[in-house]
Amino acid sequence: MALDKRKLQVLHAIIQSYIITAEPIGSRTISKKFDLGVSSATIRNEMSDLEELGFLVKPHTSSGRIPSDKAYRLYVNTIVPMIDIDPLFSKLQIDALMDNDEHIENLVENMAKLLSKVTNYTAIAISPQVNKSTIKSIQLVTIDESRIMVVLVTDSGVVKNKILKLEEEIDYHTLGIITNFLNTELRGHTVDEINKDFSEKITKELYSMSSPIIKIMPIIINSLEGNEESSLYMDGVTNIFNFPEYNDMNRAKEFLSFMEDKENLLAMLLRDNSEGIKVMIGTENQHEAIKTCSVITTDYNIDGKIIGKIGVIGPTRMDYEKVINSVKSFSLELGDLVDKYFL
Amino acid sequence: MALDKRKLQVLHAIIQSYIITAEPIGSRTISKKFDLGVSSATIRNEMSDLEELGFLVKPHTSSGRIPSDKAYRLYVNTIVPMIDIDPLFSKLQIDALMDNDEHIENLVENMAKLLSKVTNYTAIAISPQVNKSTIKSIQLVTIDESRIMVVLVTDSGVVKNKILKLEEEIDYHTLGIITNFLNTELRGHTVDEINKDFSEKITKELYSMSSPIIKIMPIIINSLEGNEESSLYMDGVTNIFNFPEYNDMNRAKEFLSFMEDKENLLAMLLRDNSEGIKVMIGTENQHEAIKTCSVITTDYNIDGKIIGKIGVIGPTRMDYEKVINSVKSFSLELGDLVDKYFL
DNA sequence: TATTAGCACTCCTCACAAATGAGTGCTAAT
DNA sequence: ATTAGCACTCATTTGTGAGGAGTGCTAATA
Repeated sequence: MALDKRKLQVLHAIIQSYIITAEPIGSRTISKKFDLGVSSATIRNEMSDLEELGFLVKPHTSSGRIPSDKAYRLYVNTIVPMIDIDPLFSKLQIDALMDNDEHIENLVENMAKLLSKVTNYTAIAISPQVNKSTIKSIQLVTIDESRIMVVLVTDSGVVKNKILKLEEEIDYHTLGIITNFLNTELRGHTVDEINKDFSEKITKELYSMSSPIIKIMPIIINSLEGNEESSLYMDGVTNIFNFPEYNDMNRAKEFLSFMEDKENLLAMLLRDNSEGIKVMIGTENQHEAIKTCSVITTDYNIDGKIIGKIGVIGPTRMDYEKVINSVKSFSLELGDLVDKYFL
Repeated sequence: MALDKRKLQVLHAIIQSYIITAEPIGSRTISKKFDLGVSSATIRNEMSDLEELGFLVKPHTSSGRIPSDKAYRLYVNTIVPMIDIDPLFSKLQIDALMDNDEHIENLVENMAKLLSKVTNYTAIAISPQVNKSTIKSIQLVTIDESRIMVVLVTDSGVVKNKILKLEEEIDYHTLGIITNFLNTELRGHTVDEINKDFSEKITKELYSMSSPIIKIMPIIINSLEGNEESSLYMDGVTNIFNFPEYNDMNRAKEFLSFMEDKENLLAMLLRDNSEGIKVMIGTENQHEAIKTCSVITTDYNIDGKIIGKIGVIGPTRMDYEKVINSVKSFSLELGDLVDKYFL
C-alpha cells in the first residue's frame, strides 16, 4: 500500500502545517499555501483517500483534517535516516555545564534543563545506573560509632554511596579485611551479576572468617543488592501549557500528574534498553495519560556501553526533526562529557 | 478598631463557608446555614461594615462576599494559639518511612510526599543544610588516580560528599596528613564559620607543610565553601488543579511555573530563619505568582537547633487549622526521626 | 436605638437562536 | 484525470432575554 508521490506531498504538507498551527487544515488552504500544482478539488480527493487509508482524521464532519499517529509514524520513519547530527554545543555552554559539577548527577540534571530550553518541550534524563556498570572499587568509610559508608566506584564514573547502620562498632582492622575481600571478589563485575551469582558464593566463603565479618558482610552485600535506584531528572514540564491542545484543564492535569509520578516514569524509561534513538508516537505509548504525546529518547554511552538515557516528551504534534536532532546531539555530548570529566 | 463579637461571628462564618465552597457567600445564606439569631438584614449590615473595614471583598456589585487576606490574617492569628498538636503518625507509617532510608534526604522526601497526601495541598521540605551544622568529622577517600571524595559528617546527621578532581595523584600518606589536619582544625565549627574565618588562617599555616599539601588543601577548603546546596523536595504540585480558583489556565500555569523553579523557591524558604510556625497569607508573599496562595512553613530541629524546613503551599482559602496542625506534627516527627535514626 | 421586612436594582450566568464561515462531498464539465 | 461549482454540515461566535442570588436603601417595628 505505497502512497504515490503526490499523496506523500499532501500528507507532508498537512503534517508540517499542523505541527506549526495545531489547527485542522483544509484542501483550499493547502492549495494556497503549498504549491502542489493542482487545485483544491484534487487535493480534496487525495485527502479523502488518505483518510480512508488511516493517515488523516477529521475532528468533525465539516472540519479540516489532522494527521493520525500512523501519519506521524510514516513521517518519522522517513525523516529519521535523513537527520544529520548537527552539533548544538559551544565551548562556552559546556564550560558552564561543567562548572561546579563534581557529581555526575548534576551534569545530567543540567543537560535535561538545557534540552528542555532548546526544544521547548519537557526533557527527561536518567543518570547512570549502577547496576549495569562494572565495579571498579569498593571502599568502606567509618562515619561514626554505628555507621559506615559504602563507596562504590564504577567504570561509568558513577560514585554511589550508601550509609549503613551497624549493630556494633567495627574496628579499623576488620574494615580493612572486608574492604580487601570485597574488592578482590567483586571488582570487574556488575551489581546485577552480584545480585544473581555472588550472594551465595560469598556467604559460603565467609565461614572461614572471623565473627564480626560474618555479621557485617551480608549487610553490605545486601545494600548493594537493593541499589536499583537511578535518579530521574526532568525540566520544562510546564512547557505543556504552551500548546493549545493542552488548553483543556483535564488534559493538562493528566499530563502533569503523570509527570509527577517519577517512579512510574522511570519504570517506563527503563523498560526498554535498546540502543539508539527511539520514538514512541501517541497511542504507541502504554500509558493512558500520554497517548496524545510522543516520547523521543535515546541512550548515552561510553565506548558503546549504555550508561543512561535522555529524551523529550511533548505533544504528538511535535517538531520531530528538531527534537530528534537535539536529543541525538545531547546524547553524544553527554557521553563525551562523562567520558572526559568523570573517568 | 476591635470587632464586636457578632462581627467576628459573621466573619468566621464567611471564612468557614468560603474555605469549603470557594463561592462568594451572601447574607441570606449565612443566616440560614449558621444560627446567629439575627435576620439576614442585620447580617447584611454587618457585612457592609466588615467590607468597609477591609475584611471582606465583593467580586462584583451584586455578588456575595469573600474574605480578604486581612480576614484570613485575623482568623489565623486567633486560631494559631489554640491549635494543639494532634499526633498524626502511627508506628506503622514510621516504619514504612524508615524502610530502606539510609540517607536523610530520602526521609525528608518521603515526609513531603506524606504531608502532601495528608493535606491535599502541595508540600515542600528542605533537607538539612550543611552550612549551619557543626562538623563532626571529615574524611578523604581515594576514588581513582585523579579523584578524591570528601566525606563530611555533621552533628545533624547529614553526610555530604563531594568529589574532587585533582591535578596529580596523591599518595595515601599525604592524604592521611591532610585528613588529620582538617579534623583538628575544623571539627566543631560550622561550614559558615569556615567560610568566614578559616580560609585565611589555614592558608597561612600551610606554608610550613610539604608541597602536595599546599596544592591540595585549598581545593578541599574551596569545595566546602561552595557547599550552599540544600535540596528541596516537593510533592503534590498537581493538587492545585483540585481547587476551582485555579481552573483558570493562566493561574495554574503561573503557579506551576513558580513551583518548577526550585532555586527561587529554595531562596524564598531560606530567606527567613525564624523558629516556629510561619504563615504567609496571599499578598504577604513576595512573589507575584503566589499572591493568591498561602505558605505555611516551620522548621524541624534537633535539641532546638534548626536543621531544615517543611511546609505546605495552597490557595489562601486553605484549611488553616488542619494544615497548621499537620505541618507542626510533621515537623516534630521529622525532628524525632532524624534524631533517632541518623545520630 | 437596634433590628427587620420589603422592594427596587445590579449584574452574573445560562440557554437558546441566528448568523458566520471554513470545509467537505458530490456532480458535471473540461 | 482534473477542476469548477454548489449544496450541505457543523463548530464557533454573537446577541438576546429570562432567572436568580445578592445588595442597599427605606420605612416599619420592638
